[in-house]
Amino acid sequence: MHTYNYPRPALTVDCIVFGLDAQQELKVMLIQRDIPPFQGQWAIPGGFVRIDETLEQAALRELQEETGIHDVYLEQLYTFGDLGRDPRDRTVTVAYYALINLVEQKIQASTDAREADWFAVSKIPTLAFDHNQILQTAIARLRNKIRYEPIGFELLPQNFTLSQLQKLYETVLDRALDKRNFRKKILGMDLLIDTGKVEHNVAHRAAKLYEFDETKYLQLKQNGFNFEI
Amino acid sequence: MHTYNYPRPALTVDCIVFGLDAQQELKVMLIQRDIPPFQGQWAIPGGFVRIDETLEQAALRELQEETGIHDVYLEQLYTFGDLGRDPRDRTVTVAYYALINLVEQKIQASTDAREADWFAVSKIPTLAFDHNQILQTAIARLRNKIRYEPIGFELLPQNFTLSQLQKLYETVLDRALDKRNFRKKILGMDLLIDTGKVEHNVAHRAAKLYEFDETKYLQLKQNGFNFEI
DNA sequence: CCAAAAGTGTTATGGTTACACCCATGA
DNA sequence: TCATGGGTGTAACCATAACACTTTTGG
Repeated sequence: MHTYNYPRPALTVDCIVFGLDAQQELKVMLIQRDIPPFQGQWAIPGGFVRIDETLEQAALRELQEETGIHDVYLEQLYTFGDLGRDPRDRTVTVAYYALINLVEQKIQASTDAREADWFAVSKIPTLAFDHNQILQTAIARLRNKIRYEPIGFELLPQNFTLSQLQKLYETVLDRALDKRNFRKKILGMDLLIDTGKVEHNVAHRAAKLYEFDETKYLQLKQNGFNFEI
Repeated sequence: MHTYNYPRPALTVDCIVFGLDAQQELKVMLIQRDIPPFQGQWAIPGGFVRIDETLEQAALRELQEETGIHDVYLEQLYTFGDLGRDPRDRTVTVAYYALINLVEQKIQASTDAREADWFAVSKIPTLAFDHNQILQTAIARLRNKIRYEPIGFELLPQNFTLSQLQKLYETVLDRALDKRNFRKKILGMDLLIDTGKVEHNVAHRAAKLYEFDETKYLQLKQNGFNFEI
């Protein structure tokens, strides 16, 4: 075992990108493959890990190259290594997921001569490789994690209303939440900064705009505080 | 990108094995390296992934070869791929963790001419590679997961007393639990089968022996039940 | 003035916490 | 008979859940 001359599996990263559109619908970015295998089918963006970059660097690079996305929340999801998942070769992929807000990030929907588009998570087509399985794993993780880590804010613009936040939770958790209880709970954590600003040009009472206080959250977390919806 | 002739990182699996000893102390199995690098230092068991086996198969095979352990609870932990983690070569490792019960599993403490031994999680030496980091990640995962999934039972023999179970939770969570409240909660879930048997040869009132009802748990789980301590 | 969403408190309920004594067994 | 851990119930407290009307704004 001192030397290692056995054939090595290929190693890739794939990155599920979640975003919220203007209607507060949860979407995933997919790209259309322009080469075999699975030519013409939709797939999660990703690519091979280079010998001189970490896994996270590889995921960020692929994201930048294929979609123009940068500065995102990124977290490792799971590593998929079943034998038949890539018909060309034995390929192991380390999957990540990213959360972005579609309002502030300008997405180059189509870079690199590839077609890229956003799909509602409820309307995902059949994807290349085992990407449907990877996506389902990512959705399950997001649903679970958003309940006890304040990652939902990554999907919203820096300033947001309480209704936007509640709608986001309702979308991801797929159930209705009581407005008064939701506000009581989230404001009770004392982690939202009232910016003093309000919405504009809405045909109803203008909502206050809040900002998530990440610094305070990190402090509280160290003292054993648990964020939980 | 159709062909892929770039150099590939080496791919390994490492497997943290947790066990409870007779004194209900949480231990980890480590092996002593007999070859460089890190010769003589302790390390987590693991090895290279073969081209024709899945990641999980590789983890189970290494476990069997290096420690004789089989039939265990095994779960993927995280994939570590930093650049300097293996001085020989660029190596990415998919880490798993296993839970076994030391009473029923006969461990070949030393197979394959290697030294293997159990270490209390509070007394881990400096390990080879980035294995201290991997182990800390595993401990954090175990601590977290044991609270909302009934994985603790994997560390106990099939028949166990409520005190054993409570001690296990106290060990892993590193805090004292109230005896009456613990029993109320765990028995209230109605997931423990009273075997009708009791301890023997103890110098105090003999405790009842229980068994975890996994079938029932899986049913309840499908209906939205959440195990939680 | 109408439509639409923002904003706001109280009560009932259920789960969690705190707490102390008697019981069975082997030595 | 003593030492050791097994086994048991109740009351206070706190968090969650249910629920409806007034306010503000643009059209």
